[in-house]
Amino acid sequence: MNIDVSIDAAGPIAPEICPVRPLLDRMADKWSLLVIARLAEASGNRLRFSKLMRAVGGVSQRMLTTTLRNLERDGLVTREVFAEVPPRVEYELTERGKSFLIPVRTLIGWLEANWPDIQRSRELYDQND
Amino acid sequence: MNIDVSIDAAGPIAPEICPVRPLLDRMADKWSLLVIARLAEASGNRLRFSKLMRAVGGVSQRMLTTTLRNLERDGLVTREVFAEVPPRVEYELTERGKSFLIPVRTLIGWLEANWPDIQRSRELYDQND
DNA sequence: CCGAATCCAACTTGATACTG
DNA sequence: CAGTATCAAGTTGGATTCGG
Repeated sequence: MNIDVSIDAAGPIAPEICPVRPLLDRMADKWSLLVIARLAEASGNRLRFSKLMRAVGGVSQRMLTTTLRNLERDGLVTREVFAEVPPRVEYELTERGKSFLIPVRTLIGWLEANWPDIQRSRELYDQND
Repeated sequence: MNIDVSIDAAGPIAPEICPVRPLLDRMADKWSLLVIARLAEASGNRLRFSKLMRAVGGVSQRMLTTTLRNLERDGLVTREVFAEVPPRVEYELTERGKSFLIPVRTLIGWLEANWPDIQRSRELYDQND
């Protein structure tokens, strides 16, 4: 997604909305949030690849790797490789990654409070037209 | 996205994460958040289609329509059609839609605080390997 | 065990043209 | 003005295979 909302000639963009897209791009993919959640639960906020994969459940190797690379790139997790046989790689939530959980939980709180109503709205909307 | 995280045989799913996906599916699309932001700014949290389209900027008729339908379905906006010539349709943020802005702003706050660091992390990551 | 590479299906979005 | 219809293009995610 490369929408440059900051140079919109048709009108000013809400400053507080504009920079949110990059974050959404990170959160919105299929696995990032689940991965962060799993790491947050783990002791030491740390899991090796295979454990993490089973903890997340349903994720392919490809997508887990991709997701972790992106999270690492953003400084939300660290990646540590151990020179062993068989190889072992551990991922750990950084402080930034942990602090990210706070706003996420706020959002989740809103969802939990509103999700039943939203579902009702959807049913109503779908059955009417 | 139809991942049923609640029946993961490999382990329990964090209850606070599980129901968040439907919300992400709404937030994560390209325009929903911008549309909500534009309506929140407008007087009476209300705009007609054409005004909204120019306010958002860069959105096609097709996507704006789709986005608004989805938001309406979730009870975040209302749609009012006026029997006039030329036709006029106005969209207004509901109370639910307005309350949604609160957690979103929390998230945005985190991003604003962390975005510079994240960008630095990315640059570092990209230039190394 | 971890993950890179390849191929492919599905979904999302955009451009364009047309209508009440 | 406010859509709808159709088609093209880009992006994402899953399956599979292979390598260190």
